[in-house]
Amino acid sequence: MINKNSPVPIYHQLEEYIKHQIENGALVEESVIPSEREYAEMFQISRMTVRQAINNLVSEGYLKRHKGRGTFVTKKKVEQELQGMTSFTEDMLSRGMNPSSILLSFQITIADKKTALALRIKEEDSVYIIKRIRLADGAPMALETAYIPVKIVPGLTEENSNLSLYQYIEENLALSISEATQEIEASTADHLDAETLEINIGDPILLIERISYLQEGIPFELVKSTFRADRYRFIHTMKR
Amino acid sequence: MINKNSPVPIYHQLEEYIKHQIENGALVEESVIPSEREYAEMFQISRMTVRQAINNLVSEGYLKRHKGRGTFVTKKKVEQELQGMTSFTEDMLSRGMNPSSILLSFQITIADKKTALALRIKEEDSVYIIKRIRLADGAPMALETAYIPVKIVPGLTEENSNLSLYQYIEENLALSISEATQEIEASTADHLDAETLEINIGDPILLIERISYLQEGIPFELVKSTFRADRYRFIHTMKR
DNA sequence: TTCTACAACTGGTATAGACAACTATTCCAC
DNA sequence: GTGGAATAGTTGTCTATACCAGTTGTAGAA
Repeated sequence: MINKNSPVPIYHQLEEYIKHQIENGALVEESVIPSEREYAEMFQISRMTVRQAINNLVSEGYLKRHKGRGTFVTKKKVEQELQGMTSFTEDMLSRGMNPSSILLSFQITIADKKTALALRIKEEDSVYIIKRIRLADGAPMALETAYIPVKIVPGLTEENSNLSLYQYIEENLALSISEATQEIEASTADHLDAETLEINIGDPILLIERISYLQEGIPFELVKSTFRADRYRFIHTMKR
Repeated sequence: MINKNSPVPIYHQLEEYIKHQIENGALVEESVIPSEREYAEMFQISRMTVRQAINNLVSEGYLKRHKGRGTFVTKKKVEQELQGMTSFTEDMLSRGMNPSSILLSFQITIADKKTALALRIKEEDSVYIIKRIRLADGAPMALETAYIPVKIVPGLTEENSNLSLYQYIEENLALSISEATQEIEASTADHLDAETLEINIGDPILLIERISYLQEGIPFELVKSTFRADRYRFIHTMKR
């Protein structure tokens, strides 16, 4: 399980090992994991190295320490779902609704000035522009336009664009998403909004503009959405 | 500077010491701090202990490590302002606007069913109900109604309610605020909204409902706000 | 039977030292 | 000048050890 000659640090190998154990169910939620001294003995490594691995998992929220009692597997990942709520699909699922979407257009074009600025790319760089109607339980919920730099997410096609972009990025490109900013404003429906969302002109709508960033602070997606105000309210928790 | 006989752990003393150095300007933004070995020598402590202090400061965002180069002071603390953005005053200040408010009414009444539920109090418990017009640079920005349980924040009067409620709670009651949830939706102005916000009936407005919680998870404030959509957009950052 | 003291566990703090990996600079050979 | 090696500095990883401080179960005393 642990390879001391690997260039991958031992503490990191142990982190992955424990994570897998949690995901496999070998380590059960809310229950104690082996003590630091046991891990040290088990893999013939120093206790301090074990502590380094466990420290990282604690700060990632997988484990929780209790002096004198032991280290325990954290119970829920509800928090992490909140973070994942940046995607329409996950948002709807967490509300108990069934999400789907209709692809309106998929194109690759040169970024306009404003988009280039938001995505921190050059104006001559190309971007995917993906337009969709987002449905919840079969009823139109939002009109969405996504702008993604081709340079950062190559190989996106009309087919795979329908899957989870976030999953694609994390699994296929080995990048990970760290942060997103959102700007939310109210407006009223124009002719196009009214038609696609099946509401009347002048009805209230919620405009949400989201920019998502990779761990290095690089923007990889700009999404502009128009939500039906009668069906959608934005919910949000702030900590600290 | 470091007291080895103190019950306070050395690494924590060092953390505080370095934090103060940063706040005092003794350690300048973007520049290197003394190396781990220098700190160890300086205070006659082990390098691992220094590393523990620095690790904590790194994860708190004060410092940033660079292998082979040194450890550097992080440049901005803009993030921390985001957390304080739960109050209208701080929100406006952070946007570079000058906030003020007009008190419309201040009363103490029995909570209605819905409010009692949100604040997790009994229906017969009394609450302050404070209505205000919120102005930015002298122009109406929002209509706000706050509901606060008397039991939790006793001694609130028409006079001191105009000061920062958050500051009052943290300083006078020695409680601290840990979390807030917000629900945001779009609507259109009715007669009352139009009059107080100086807009037309049917104009888009942003409805924000916020519940703030103390560290123990006890709700202490419910605020319902109606914002002019032409002047206000809600901005928000999600991490991880 | 009930209580107390202790023993045996847990994680928390701290030390001293070793070597690896990375960065910047200096100096030398070409 | 350019390229490369040597060097000295940095953080990163890892070990082995020690003692402190909470928690829990239990053996023994009352």
